[in-house]
Amino acid sequence: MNKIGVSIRDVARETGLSTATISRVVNGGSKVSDETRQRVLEACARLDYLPNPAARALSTRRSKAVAAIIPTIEHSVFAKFIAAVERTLGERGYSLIMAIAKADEAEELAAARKLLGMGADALILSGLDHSDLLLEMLERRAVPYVFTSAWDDRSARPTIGYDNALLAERAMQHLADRGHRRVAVVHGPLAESDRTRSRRAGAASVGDRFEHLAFFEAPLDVAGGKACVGAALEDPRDFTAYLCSTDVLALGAYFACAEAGKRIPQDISVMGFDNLDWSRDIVPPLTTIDLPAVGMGEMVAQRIVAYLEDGAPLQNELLTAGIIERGSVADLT
Amino acid sequence: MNKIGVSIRDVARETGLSTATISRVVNGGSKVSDETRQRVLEACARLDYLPNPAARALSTRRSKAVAAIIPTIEHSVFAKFIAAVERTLGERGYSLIMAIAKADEAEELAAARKLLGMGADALILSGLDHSDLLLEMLERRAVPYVFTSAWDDRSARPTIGYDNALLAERAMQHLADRGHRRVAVVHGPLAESDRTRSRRAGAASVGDRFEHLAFFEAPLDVAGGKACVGAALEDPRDFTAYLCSTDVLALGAYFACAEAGKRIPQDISVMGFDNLDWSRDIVPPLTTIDLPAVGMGEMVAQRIVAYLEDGAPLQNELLTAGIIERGSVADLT
DNA sequence: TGTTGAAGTGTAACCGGTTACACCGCACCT
DNA sequence: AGGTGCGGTGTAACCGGTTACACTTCAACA
Repeated sequence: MNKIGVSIRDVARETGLSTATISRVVNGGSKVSDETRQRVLEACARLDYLPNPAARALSTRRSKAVAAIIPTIEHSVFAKFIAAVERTLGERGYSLIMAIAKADEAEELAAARKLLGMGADALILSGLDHSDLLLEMLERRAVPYVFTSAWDDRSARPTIGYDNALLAERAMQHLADRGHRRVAVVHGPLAESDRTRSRRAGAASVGDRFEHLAFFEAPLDVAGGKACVGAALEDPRDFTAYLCSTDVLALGAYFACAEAGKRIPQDISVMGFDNLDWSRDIVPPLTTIDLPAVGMGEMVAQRIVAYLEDGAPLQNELLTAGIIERGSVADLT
Repeated sequence: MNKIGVSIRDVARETGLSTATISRVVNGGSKVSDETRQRVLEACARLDYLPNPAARALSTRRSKAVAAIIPTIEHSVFAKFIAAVERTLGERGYSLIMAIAKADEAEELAAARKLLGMGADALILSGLDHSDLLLEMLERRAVPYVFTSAWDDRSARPTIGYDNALLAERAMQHLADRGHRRVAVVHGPLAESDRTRSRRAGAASVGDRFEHLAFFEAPLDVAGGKACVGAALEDPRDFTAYLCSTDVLALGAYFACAEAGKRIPQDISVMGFDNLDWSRDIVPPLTTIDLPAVGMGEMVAQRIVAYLEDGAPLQNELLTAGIIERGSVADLT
């Protein structure tokens, strides 16, 4: 890797010191006289010495790399999350190794093996549902890990995220409070994500406040949301509001309404989930749930580093999220 | 890293063979009898042996990790690109280490040092403009690298991308051909990106076909595009079309038009650049340029692996992109 | 003066793979 | 019988750091 081949022994030779001393200086170690330290640092700079990470990892049994497996980075919530993780790790001298694995458990397991095989010190996983083989492997190898983007108070495994069910329930209450009695919930593929299932369950839990409560499953992209809502607009139940489990689906809903000539919120109310950048710029501005993607990324990275460096135990952390009221939900009361 | 401490010597002991033989089996090496191979593979599975990557990297001087420095992953072109890189590398047994660095050259240099200090075998950079210190360091260490998302036939450095200037020029010709004579170009911060500068230059090169050709610089997000176009709609030059150097800006333009009560394309034409997912779903569908983000990611990864494995030289590669005509540009002729 | 201890430095084993080279047995040839 | 070649395997050096431990010096103190 260090193609120019400047090794610690070269620095030692250059300064007339031993490799032990160079190592101590480079690692900010103790017990080196200021004068020696100066001499070493100068030599390092002169030779452009960069310690060989493999050698270091081999003897310390630490790679200073953290791995994350996420379902996609093409939705900006995930992108924001992963960007925050990367930045926070970077500030602390760690790197991020990333793998993208769809919800398929086998694929996730393979990704985890690959990342561990790259030397990752810890693993960040999305959601709560993972193959037993994976979890068992992590325990056996004593690899620290956290689940993210979700929350479960019964979980014995370290989880940092938000309560999807509760938030979906709150969103439904928000609609009910404003007089909506016929509501459709549009969500992504249930089979692919425990977070989607939580959101749906949370929404269903307050079903008794509604005359009609329908659930529609759509591909998790703008086209999916558009097609789904476009069809639902014809539904005889005549929904007054659409709760989209993702802002991306809500964007599709806007487009469906535009094509059908329905005005938001006068004719149809739409509510999102994520608070993506454009949600306050769209016309009308989207009422949505402000998921703490960035804060979650920072916290995940920070906690993992704290564990790795100081052994601070990884614990469950519940992040809160609020409804951002904007103009896309009509008050029918 | 391998916390359970199953090393190659354990497998050797278990099978009664030497570490050399184990290594040969694990690396699909030659010269091992089928019977021995079976025995070793079984033992590996039984012990759940995972080779220590640091040790392997130390002796082979290869980490099988490729690093990428990108300005953001929060725009889906980059996200798509990086996802394609990750997938393609993964298929070939390589991992992706990622750093996000804004256009700041110092930040990019620091990121590169960090990634190389993590043992990256190669480096993927965005755009053509990079600090001399960085390039010098790469040459000195003989680190293979490629520039992406741009193209320059005069460049002696391996570049895989598309010709931003030419594409912008084509877009302008497209507008001119449809009778637009008063056009505004909305682009991101010039200081931050050579690609933005290329696009602007390309658009400017056909300025003589227009009565008015104005350039506006906006923050590279939906809010930026919306504010910028919102203001430009008041401009006395009365532009008939807006060329946005990014679909994200075009989305902002749509919202600005919606607020101002201007219809697209009847009152105002809008053209984008990227072909993001939603651009065919938006109402009206967006005429844009189909940037080959995924193809570029695949090619970059593939070429880098080919270089690393077989020494196939990294060369310039020009990718083509076409205009996708949809409904957002009026024909005034 | 001898003892103690702290500061500063060096020696060398070790981390866990890879691989050049040596070696063995055996079939095949002359 | 002796030589040649090859398939299959083992030995051990090596990759480039880290760090326990040993050692030297010198100041402080009894």
